[in-house]
Amino acid sequence: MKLSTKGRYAVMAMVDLACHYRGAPISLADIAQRQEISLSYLEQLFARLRRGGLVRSVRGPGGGYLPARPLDDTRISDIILAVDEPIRATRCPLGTGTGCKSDKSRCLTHDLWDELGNQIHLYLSSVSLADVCQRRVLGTARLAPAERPLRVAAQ
Amino acid sequence: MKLSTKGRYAVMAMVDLACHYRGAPISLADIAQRQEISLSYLEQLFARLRRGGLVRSVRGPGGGYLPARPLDDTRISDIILAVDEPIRATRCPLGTGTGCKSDKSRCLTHDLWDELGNQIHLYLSSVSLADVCQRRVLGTARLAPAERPLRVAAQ
DNA sequence: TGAAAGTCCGAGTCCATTACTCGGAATAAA
DNA sequence: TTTATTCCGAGTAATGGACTCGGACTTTCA
Repeated sequence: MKLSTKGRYAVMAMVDLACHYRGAPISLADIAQRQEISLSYLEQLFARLRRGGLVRSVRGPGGGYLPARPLDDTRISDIILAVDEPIRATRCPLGTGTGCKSDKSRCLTHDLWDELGNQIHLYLSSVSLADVCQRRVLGTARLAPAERPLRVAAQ
Repeated sequence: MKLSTKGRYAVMAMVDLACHYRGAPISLADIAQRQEISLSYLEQLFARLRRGGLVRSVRGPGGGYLPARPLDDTRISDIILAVDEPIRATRCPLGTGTGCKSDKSRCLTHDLWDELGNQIHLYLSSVSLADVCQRRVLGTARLAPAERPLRVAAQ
C-alpha cells in the first residue's frame, strides 16, 4: 500500500464524482475545474480506475464517468490500489510475503513494515466513499476501539 | 508523517544499532556492511538522528554511535520524524491544521488524510526499538484493540 | 451529415527527491 | 604520528511523480 499524492488525487476525484453524482455521467472537465487537477492527468487516473472496475464511462457529448458500484461499497483502499503501482521491489520487498534480499538472517524490520501496511490498509478499507461524502470520517478515531466499524477486506 | 524509503533505511540502521549494542559504540562501517547501505549515506542519516537526539556519537578509533535513550523509549515514529522532511506543502497541506487552498468549501478529503496520518503515527509510536529487536512486532495486530499497548504521543 | 463534446491512448517533458559519491577536515585512541 | 572514526558540504545520477501534448475514437445533437 503506497501512499503518494497520485493516490490522493485519485481519491479527491472519486469523492468529487461520488458527491456530485445524481444519476447522470459527470465529465472529467467538471471534476478538473472543481478540484483544480489538470484534465489530462485526470484522464490517466480514470483510465486506471475504470480498469479497476471502480467507475464506468460513457462516451460522447453528455458523457462522462459514473460510479460502478454503490458508494458505500467502494473503499478508499480500493481507489489507491487501483491507481498506484504495487510497491517497487527495493531492497526489502514490502508487500510480498517473501523474505528479504539478505537470505542469511531475516530482515529485522520486515515484520514492522508488513504490519504498518496492514494498519494502513485496515484503516483505508474501513472508510467508504459514502463515509467521506457524508463527512463521517473524523468520528471513527474518536470512538472507543471496540465500537470502531472496521469492515476488514478478507485477505 | 511521510513514509519514504529514506525513513525505512534510517529505521533499519537504528534497529541494527540497537540490536548489536552492548555498551561500546558501534561504527557506521559495521552497520553499512550488515545492512548493505552505503557508508556516506549512513553518515547523512545519522547526522540527522544525532541532531534529533536519538543517538550519541564518539569520535576517533573505537568510536561510533550509541543509542541516546533506553531502547524501549525510542519509538519508530521518532526515527522517521528525525530523518524525513516535514511533508511538503502540496495542494492540500496535510500536517497543518489549517484549511485547504480552495477557501470556498473545505477540501472534502482533508479530514481523511488527517485521520490517516493519525493512524500511522499512532501505530509507529506504539512500537519501540526494543520491540523490534525482540521481535515483538507482529503480535500487536493480533491483540484485541482494547489490549493494544498504544502509547500515544501527546500532541 | 458533420461539428462538437466527451472519452481514450501513447509518448514525451519537467522537476523534486532519493540515494548516492567525493574530498577533505576534525577528533581521539594506540 | 598514524589511523580509525565522525563530521561536513558539495556535487551527481537515476528514479518516479506530475504533468503536457497530440491525436484518435465515439456518440449526441443541430
